[in-house]
Amino acid sequence: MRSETPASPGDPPAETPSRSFIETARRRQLIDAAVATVNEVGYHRASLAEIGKRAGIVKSAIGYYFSSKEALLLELVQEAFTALGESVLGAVSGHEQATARLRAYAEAYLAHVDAHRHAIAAAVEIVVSHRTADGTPLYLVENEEDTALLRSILTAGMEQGSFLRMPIKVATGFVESVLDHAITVVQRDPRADLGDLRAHAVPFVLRSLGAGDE
Amino acid sequence: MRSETPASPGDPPAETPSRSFIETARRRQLIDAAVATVNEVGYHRASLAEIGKRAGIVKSAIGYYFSSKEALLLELVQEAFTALGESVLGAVSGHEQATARLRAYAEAYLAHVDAHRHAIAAAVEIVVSHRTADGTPLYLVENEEDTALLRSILTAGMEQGSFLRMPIKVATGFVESVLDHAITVVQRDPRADLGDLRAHAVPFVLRSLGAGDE
DNA sequence: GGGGTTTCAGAACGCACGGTCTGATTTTAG
DNA sequence: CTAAAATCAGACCGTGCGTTCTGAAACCCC
Repeated sequence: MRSETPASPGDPPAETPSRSFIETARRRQLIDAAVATVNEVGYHRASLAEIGKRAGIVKSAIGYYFSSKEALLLELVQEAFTALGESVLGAVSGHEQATARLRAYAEAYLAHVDAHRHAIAAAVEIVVSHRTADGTPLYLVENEEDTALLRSILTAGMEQGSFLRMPIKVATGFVESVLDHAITVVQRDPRADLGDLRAHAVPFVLRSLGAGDE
Repeated sequence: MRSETPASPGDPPAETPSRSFIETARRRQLIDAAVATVNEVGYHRASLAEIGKRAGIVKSAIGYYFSSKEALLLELVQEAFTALGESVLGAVSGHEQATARLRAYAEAYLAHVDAHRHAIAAAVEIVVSHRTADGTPLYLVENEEDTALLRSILTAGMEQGSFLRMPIKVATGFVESVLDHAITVVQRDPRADLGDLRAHAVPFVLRSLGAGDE
């Protein structure tokens, strides 16, 4: 029984040819099933049995690939947010000017949410609902670092006069709130059209920061 | 054993003099205890036993005043949002011009969240986490009507040229997102200072809507 | 002060869930 | 082909919860 910790740096695939294959396939399958389950019945009804049903696996077999339900859900969350972060980072890195970087950030963020709405919605549902053993919610623990990029963009923009000066924490929170609204929309209706929202979000936040509209 | 459905239209108070008193006191006590419990341990750890402990009541006695746990939590939610709605409505009704009305709306909203942060945070936690028997979350069901006032302000402002034209749904969602950010802040830290946020929120949304800053 | 009602506390029940155990079946390797 | 390992499925167990049951105080009106 092996689980977790997919691979150490030097990992000869020779001695684990197909088992490693089936294991990664099962993990992928289970994470996808968990996404579907959480989106359909919500976090606190997403039991292992329900997740397994959608993956065509009995719940006891899940323990073979994930050490616990929490490990499965947390991997789902990490995967979804990592992908979002990479999308945004890639889009931003092509620009120098603060306004352009913010525009790229927002557009990439919304595009990613639009394209990966199921994974994002499930991850947010989990982050909001899940509690560790001592009762602390996830969205309270993880908050630094995630906003680092946005914070640096806004700080730079304020220093070079592109944006109005205001407390960085406030500005970051406001911009994030507007962008996160897209997530709320797809949570409410998984088939919602984000076209209008995506078209107006960037001008909206640029105006709010005191930058030129276009 | 009576619970729920406070009163039919013609309900002589003569035959329920002191029992009604103790009953309302207990209900108040239990709702307050539920707020504290949800804020301290989160929704899904807020058991009836835990709520009762904070109210000095055994869980079995709770059923005497609330027909179910769900009824208790839903009354908490309704009470908190009704109070918020009344605060905002009272503040807005004193103004005619759209910009002034929006400013009053936002300031009253944030002031109420600041002053009643515990009740608001608990209500939001419940709305986000609670699922009915068929699995539908609360924040999906209740969405009309709550935004009616804000929508009417924004619509009027756009028609009379105070705000830039954009889809009303998008504009409402954005403004709400910025205001709701205050709730997220107090959820993360119940003792957070909302001063900076309150000071910048109104100019922020007014700029974003294309209205003059001051 | 006694009968009925209201109020409450503790015990007990039923249920759902996560996790584990026990075999059976399949896959892999020599 | 066969033995060992991997994989899987159903049954089982412990826990925590909401709810209900049982009975005992407290209170009220006469």
